[in-house]
Order: sequence, then C-alpha cells, then structure tokens
Amino acid sequence: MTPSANALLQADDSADTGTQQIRDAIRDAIVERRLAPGTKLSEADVGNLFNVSRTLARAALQALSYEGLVSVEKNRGAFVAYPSPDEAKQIFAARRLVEPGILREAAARITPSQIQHLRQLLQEEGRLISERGQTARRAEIKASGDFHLTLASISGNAIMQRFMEELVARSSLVIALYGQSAVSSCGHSEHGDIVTAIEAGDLDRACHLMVHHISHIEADLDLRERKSFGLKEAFSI
Amino acid sequence: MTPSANALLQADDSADTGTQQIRDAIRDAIVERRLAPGTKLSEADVGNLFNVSRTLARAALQALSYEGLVSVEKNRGAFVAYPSPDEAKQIFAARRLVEPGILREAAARITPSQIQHLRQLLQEEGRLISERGQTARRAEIKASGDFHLTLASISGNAIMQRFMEELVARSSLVIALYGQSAVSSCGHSEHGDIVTAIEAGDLDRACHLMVHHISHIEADLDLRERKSFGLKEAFSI
DNA sequence: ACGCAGTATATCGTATACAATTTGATCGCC
DNA sequence: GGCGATCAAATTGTATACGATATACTGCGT
Repeated sequence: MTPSANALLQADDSADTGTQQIRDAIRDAIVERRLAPGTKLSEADVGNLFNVSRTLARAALQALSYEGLVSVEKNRGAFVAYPSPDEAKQIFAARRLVEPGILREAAARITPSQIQHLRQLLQEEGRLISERGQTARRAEIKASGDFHLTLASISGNAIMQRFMEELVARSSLVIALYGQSAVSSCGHSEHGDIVTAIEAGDLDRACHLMVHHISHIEADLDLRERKSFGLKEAFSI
Repeated sequence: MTPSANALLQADDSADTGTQQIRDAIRDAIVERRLAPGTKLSEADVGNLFNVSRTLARAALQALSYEGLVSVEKNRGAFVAYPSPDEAKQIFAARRLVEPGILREAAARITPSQIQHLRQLLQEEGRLISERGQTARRAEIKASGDFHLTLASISGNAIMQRFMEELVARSSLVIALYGQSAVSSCGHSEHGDIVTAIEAGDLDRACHLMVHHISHIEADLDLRERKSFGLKEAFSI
C-alpha cells in the first residue's frame, strides 16, 4: 500500500499531538490582537503557559514562523511578527492576485446551501459590528476574515485554502499595526455586494468588487515608511 | 526599536542554525527525484546522515511537512510525500490561478538585464535537454522549475515567490509519480514563447501561453485513480 | 500448515540536561 | 559623572534520556 495513503484523509494528523493546539491558541491570540506585534514569546513562558516542555513550545513557535505570524531570530527568540510596510503591501498584492481566481472557482461550484451559509456569516458579522466591547471587536475581526476563508473553502482547493488562511491571518497583523480607522466595518457591505454579484451570476463584477474591497482595506492603512528612525533622528527632530 | 526590525533584511535567519541546510538538502533530493515518493525518512537515519541529533532531524522533517514535501504520520514517522491524483490536480489548478498574475507583475517591472537572464536560463535548459545521463536529467528538472521561480522573483513579491517555490517543488513530486513521457522537454519551447511574448509587450498572450503551458504539463500525467488496490485485488486480477 | 497471541524491537513523542550566546549589571577607571 | 570591561543571569541551541506506540517476530494451538 502507499505509505501515506490514509494520511491525506484525516486532516488533523499533520503535526505532533500536543503542538497543534498550542499553535492554534497562539495564532488565535495573534489574529484576535490579544498579542501585539513585537511581543516576545519566550520558549519557557510558552511552555509554562501550556504546561508542556520547551520542546513543544519551540515546535509551535517554529510552525508559526512558517506562517509568517511569528519571527524567530537566531539566539534571540521568537516575537509576534512585526510586518514592515513593504511586507504589508506584498500581502495585499498577493490577495488581489489570488482572491479573484479563488472567487471564480468558488462561484463555479457554489451550491444554494453554501450561499445560504455565506449570507448567514454576513448577518452574524453585521450583528457583531453593532455590538460593543472588546470581545465583540475580536469576534468581528475573525468574522470578517471568515468570509474570505469560506470562499476559499468553497473553491475546493485545499492548497489555495491554506494559503488564504496565511494571508488572512497576516492581514490581521498588518491592520493591527497600521490600521487607522478603528472602524473596520467599512468592508462589511462590500462582502454583501460580492455575494449578491455571485448570486446574480455576474462573475466579472464579483471579481471587480473583490479587488476593490481588498484595496479599500489597504487604503485604510497608514503605510508610510516610518523608517524606524535610525534612532538618531528619533530625538533630533 | 522594533524587535524584529533587522530580521527582515537578513534572509537566512528564519530557522535554527543547523536545520536549514538539512531541510534544503532533503528538499533538493526530493525535487531532483533522488528520493522517491513514499520513501521513509526516519528521524534517526536523517540525524545520522547529517551528524546531528534527532532533535534537528525532526525539526527539518517538520519544516518539510509544512511545505507539503514530506508527510508525517503520528507515531509512524515521516515519508516523502505521495500526492494523490486529487492533490496533483489542486497543485496545477493553483499554478494556473497564480502564475498569470505573477507573470503580469513580473512583466510590469522586468528590466532588460532580467530578460537577458531569463534567456540565459532558457539556453542552459536547452543544453541540458540535449545532454544524456542522470545528472543532466536532474539538472534539467531544476532548470525547468527555475524558469517559473525566476519569474516569481522578478515579480518582487516575496510572499508569492515563496508560494511558487512550494508549488514548483510539489509539482516535481507529482511528475515523478504520475509522469508518462520521460521527455519533460516538451515544455521547453513554451518557456521561450512566453519570454518572447513578454518582450513583445503582449501580456495577454504571455498569460495565455502560461496557462496552456501548465495545462500541457498536467496533460502529460496519468492521473487516473489508482485505488491503491485493497491488496486483495492486487493479486486476484 | 495456518492463524492467533504474546513478546521483542524499533521508532516516535516528550521531557530534561548541558553547552553556547546574548543581555543586563556591577565594578573600576578616566 | 560618564564610559568601558568583565562578569552574572537569562535565554536559546543541541543533545541525550525515558516513556509510549506501532510493527515484526516467535511460538503455540488447532
């Protein structure tokens, strides 16, 4: 038999037993912005927090570094990633590049029940926007990304789906760093417009809306080169 | 100062000191098809081979599993990935989805010297095709992928570049498994056509050629569902 | 001879231990 | 008082050790 024949079926076996949940927990914390960019994540601390040894903590941090959410610096440790403005631009450029294609794929195979599901997500998202409080804010962040991830999931391509998960997560980091208007809700109505266009079968319009939607998110950032002030000018000015 | 300010500049610090070269060595071996799909990669063997402990061997294998080149099965070990036909289709679908966009980006910023470099790659590729022997074959495989990777590099988007590296590497695995015509050279002239189209400024044509090129590679595969023969029928037939 | 049970071995999962490097502090000196 | 060197603490890099799990073998019974 092929050695990894069944491995592809069970989706949750890809990593060590205990590492996965640590990785997920930290990722959630980063994406929901409970962990600020630049925060140090020492192996010992992470291990103690989850009651595991440094071995597993380290593995989780390494895994997150492959996703671009954590940056590990040799002999210095791991930190919540601090994407540069240039990196931020690349993330959104990547999204503009792939999301229209994903959208087309998704639209081609979408079922009525999946459209229903999307509308449901949108409604939930709208509800969260009207609510107040930190937890609602966090849930809103996640819901906003879930719209894009659901489309990727509908597209049926697991590889693109994983890639989108990475891009959405990293987008959250970028918004946390460079976002201006605390109101991230501006994109909500655009989500609805996209679904409407899909339903109407107007794919070109849907893609067009998607690209603009992504650009709108990016436009709401302040990506001017804060040249980290050579530290000399930081006080000379 | 931002904690990871300089980390983004030095490109080679992303992982542990010793893990990186092991990872690269194994990846090269897989991509060049010296390691067949399904081959077991025990942690102890890998460690001994590179004179490091299981700790580093394991880290390298984990890293490769994130790239999709190695599949680790819990309590069973790591194997060179054995992509299913469905997975293979997704890989090529992903390439059709992203490569036209990358091509457009690349064409927009390409310089004459970079075109020169591409032509040089093509020439080298052609030379390898005419040569005989295993080493030439391996070099040809790498050269064929390098064309696509160089384009990604020219596009200037590091994220898409990394994604393409993953896709090209996995493509090599798929071709090793399902390729029919030993002659992978069929795609060579298409590379040249694409460069010509770029030079002529005909982006639409270049993208069109790229999509067809990818489809041609895929068409040369035999992706029929070999249902891994339950082992009963394997001999009853 | 075939199948099954139990054991034996090999390999992985995780924790701990030790070496190397960095960071921050203390002390002396200018 | 400010500046530099040396040393101590903390943290990471790597190796080893031990427990758990799966696979292979052996011997028994039918």
